[in-house]
Amino acid sequence: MTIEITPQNCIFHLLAKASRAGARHWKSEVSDLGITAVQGKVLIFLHTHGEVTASELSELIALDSATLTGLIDRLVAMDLVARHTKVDDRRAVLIRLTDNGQELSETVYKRMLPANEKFLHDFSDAEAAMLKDMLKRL
Amino acid sequence: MTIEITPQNCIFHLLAKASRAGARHWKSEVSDLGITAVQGKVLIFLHTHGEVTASELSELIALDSATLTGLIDRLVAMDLVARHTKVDDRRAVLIRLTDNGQELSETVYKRMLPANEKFLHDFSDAEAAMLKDMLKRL
DNA sequence: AAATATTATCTTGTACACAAAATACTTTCC
DNA sequence: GGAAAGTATTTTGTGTACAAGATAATATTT
Repeated sequence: MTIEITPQNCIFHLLAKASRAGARHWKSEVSDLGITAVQGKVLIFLHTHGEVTASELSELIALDSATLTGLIDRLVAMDLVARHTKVDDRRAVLIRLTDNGQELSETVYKRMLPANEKFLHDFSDAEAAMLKDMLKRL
Repeated sequence: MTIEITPQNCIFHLLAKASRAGARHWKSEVSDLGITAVQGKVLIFLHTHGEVTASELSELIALDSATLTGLIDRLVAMDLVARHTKVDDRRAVLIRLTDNGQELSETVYKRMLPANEKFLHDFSDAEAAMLKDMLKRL
């Protein structure tokens, strides 16, 4: 009695679909601030971690450093973050919130928890915790 | 005793990260065939569903029709699928596997189950089923 | 049947996402 | 101390991903 596997039941497909649904939801929660979903995520990471290098940030949000370059470029253009050369290692780039970015990141940060709960409103606390744990194991 | 929410515990972040990990895994399973992860997914859907319209396919894989246009363009350029105008509705475009595409889609389809199992090898059958069910609910 | 609305797809423009190569700086090794 | 190896970031090129608007065909209304 093997389970027939359909494309709709494929884990890669289910993950991609759920992830896109999450991105759309989160985007709708921050788009009034003039930022994208990923930009909001970056602001939150900088809000909680303070100044980090590009590679540290790349590690944190699990994105290629090449992707980060463009992301940071746009945030710099919006005057939300600034780049600084690290003093003791001139290869590294420190990324820091500007005053504008600091202010905005607080707003975005405050919206994260409610947005999470809203997105997971069909799940019990135990279910939500289990889902998150499983996702972390992948 | 509220749970402190960190960006690392944010469902949107966890979904995005897991989804990208899945895409990388699946890509590594099909890249020797000269196709991308998403292209492989499209081939599988066409393999199991036969000829479908662009909007049906867009519904199936939950992608914007604008995204689909480029995807199909590339698959057409590779001679894996072909576009045909639907006879009874000349607005609609039927998408069909070519002979090459039919052959390749069988190979890709055969790899889906093993790839799923490999990606989920840390999960019991019950856990995997629960994860998939939860993802479908989002 | 002509005007209007609706639907299916494509186009355009912007933003991720990553591989591979280029650049610039540091460390290591001799 | 200088060549080689290694590391941090950016550049280049391709491929998703989606919003908004354009286009073309169909359906509806009058």
